[in-house]
Amino acid sequence: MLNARKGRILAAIIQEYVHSAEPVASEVVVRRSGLGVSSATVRHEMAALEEMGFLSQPHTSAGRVPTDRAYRFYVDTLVREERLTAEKRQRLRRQMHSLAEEAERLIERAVRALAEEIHYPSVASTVRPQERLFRHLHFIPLEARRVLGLIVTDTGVFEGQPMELPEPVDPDTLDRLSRWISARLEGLTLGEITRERLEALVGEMARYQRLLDYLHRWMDREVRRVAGGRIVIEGTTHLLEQPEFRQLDTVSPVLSTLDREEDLAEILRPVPGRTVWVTIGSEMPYAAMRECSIVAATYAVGGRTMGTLAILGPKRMPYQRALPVVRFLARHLSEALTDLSA
Amino acid sequence: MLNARKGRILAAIIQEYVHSAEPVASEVVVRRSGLGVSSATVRHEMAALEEMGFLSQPHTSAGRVPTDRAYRFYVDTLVREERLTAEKRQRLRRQMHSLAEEAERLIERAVRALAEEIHYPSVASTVRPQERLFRHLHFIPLEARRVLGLIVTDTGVFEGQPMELPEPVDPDTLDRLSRWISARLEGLTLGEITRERLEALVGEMARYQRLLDYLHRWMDREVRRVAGGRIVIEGTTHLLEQPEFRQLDTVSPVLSTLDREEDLAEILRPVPGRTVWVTIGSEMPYAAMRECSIVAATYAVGGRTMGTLAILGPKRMPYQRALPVVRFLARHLSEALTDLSA
DNA sequence: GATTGGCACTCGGTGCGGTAGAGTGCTCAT
DNA sequence: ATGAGCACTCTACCGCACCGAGTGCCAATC
Repeated sequence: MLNARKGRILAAIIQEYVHSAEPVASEVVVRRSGLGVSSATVRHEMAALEEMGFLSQPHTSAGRVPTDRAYRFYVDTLVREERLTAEKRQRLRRQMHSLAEEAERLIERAVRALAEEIHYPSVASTVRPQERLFRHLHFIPLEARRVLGLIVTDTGVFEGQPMELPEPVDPDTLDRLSRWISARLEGLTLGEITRERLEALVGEMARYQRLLDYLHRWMDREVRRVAGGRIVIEGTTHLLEQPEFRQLDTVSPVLSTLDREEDLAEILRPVPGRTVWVTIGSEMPYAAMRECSIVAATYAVGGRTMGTLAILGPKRMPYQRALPVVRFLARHLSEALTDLSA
Repeated sequence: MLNARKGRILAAIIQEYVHSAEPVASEVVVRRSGLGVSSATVRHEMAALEEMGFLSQPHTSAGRVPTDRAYRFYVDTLVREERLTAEKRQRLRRQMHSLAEEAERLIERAVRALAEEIHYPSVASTVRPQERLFRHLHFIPLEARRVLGLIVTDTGVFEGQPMELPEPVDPDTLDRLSRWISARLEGLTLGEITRERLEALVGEMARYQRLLDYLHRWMDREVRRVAGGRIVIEGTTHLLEQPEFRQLDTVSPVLSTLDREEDLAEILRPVPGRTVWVTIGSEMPYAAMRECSIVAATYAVGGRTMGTLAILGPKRMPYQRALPVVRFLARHLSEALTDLSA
């Protein structure tokens, strides 16, 4: 598609632009690319690249800026991902584990580590409740007639709202009841625990109707609440450090999108068949994000995809740095979560 | 301190400035205040008010802008809080309760309702872990040798990290153990459950050393983790709608502060002896916030202050609207939380 | 003595032309 | 095909004049 020299020139322009955020001049390419040719020659090539849709000029007599297509091409075929040094791996790992912690907090840690490493906003969508695996149900007596429900899943605990019972139920009965229910639901995903299935249980145990009703309503609510699961986000303000986001008209829509969890969940939706991917500018589902790119990776527990970890930045992202870090942290997160749930 | 006319003029200037965000001219005051005097007279008064430190001019021949001192005076003596209409109360109440929910979520709701009502960023600091009351401890068997710890407090549940036991412990023993411990710790705040107290328990029950160690480390961690408790924040981007935050140099430090939980916790720290208060510009503990004000209120459960609910905006805030809404939501939140924990 | 109309003065915002500099495209020689 | 040279284009920047908003002050009036 592109001969070797055009490729090198394009890569040089992208790399230069990534760190200068200014249109790149032919002269600069000569200096940076190390091709032994003059700027005039580079200008020829650049004109050709523009013709092909890889570069554009903000105005005649300005340098060139890469198009979305150029980034796409760069990411797909030109990038040479930096190798993470052993020390860096070590540091990232330490940052994630500075305390041994349960699922939610591990994810928060991963996001924070990512944001601090690359200095862009970082996000993770956590497990969608529907996909979590039911492990146990517990009814915890608070007082004689007040009970708190807890659902333990493979990746954490759902806590219900305390419930007021019409009459006292003794702790042992509660205990037997929760074991009984747990045995029948274990191994299902929360999404599979439907109204029908719960109603079937009620049939078998009409006596404890009240408790089952409670469980019922509570699960309906939890499971449906946020279609995309929870969102963790860190380092939003790094965006403001970037020159293209120095005018408010540009940042403002992006920040608003980051504020809206549903939209973020959509943006982070995994691309089927990939564990690491890049979404560039116009490929974003929202117009508000068309000045941005994300580098994203799914994380999984025991082979089941549980969510997405991603970094968000301007289209001129340091892809070759971001890719390996995101990949590493997502993989490491998967391992840590799998250990937890083992 | 100020005669009646000066007061009316000052109030008019503040109100006008709150919604125009532009220096206020004498002519405008005449039109707005309804005092039957000419602009020249008002100019005299304005000069006097400037002399007294209540007004300032961005430059000679510009209108006047209120100083921090003016806002302070306005808030302390001049504001007439708007009365909330019955419908508005009803709406706020509904927004908070659109689902019956447990503590954490009630707080989130309150913050969201506030942000949507006033259109400024809203925050709440939730309960500091130290101040929560220990209710019960539960050990939940996951598998034969894996146990999950839960601490039920007056306002929610703390979930530990699953623990690996050296040898299987049967559920009944776990159960007795947790009841035994619970009985000894009930009624203490988490902050009062010190290393010493736990070590005393270990002494009594050397056999289950391992479980107690776990509890021990876990509580140390939880209780110390975030000095200021959790922070909930909503609607940050409303800030960008305000003219004074249209230049990035002004917003950027504010947004960064909002990103840092510790700083926010500091800003929201209750003022002793007050349930509702206003912090204006230079009164803020951080220089980064000196273009902002907050209107804040504490919420409480059963008389114990549990956290702060607040709205954050430019110094020219619609205080007379914000005050009653914040007060109402905080009070209502207190009631809802008290109901929950009753 | 307080109030007011009138007026000169100040100062920021806007629009305009002129200039400097960066970077290109093109041409012609190699 | 490459490269040196040059004319051309466009932006960013500067200084300038002008306009209008709003004040401060003063002299006249109630």
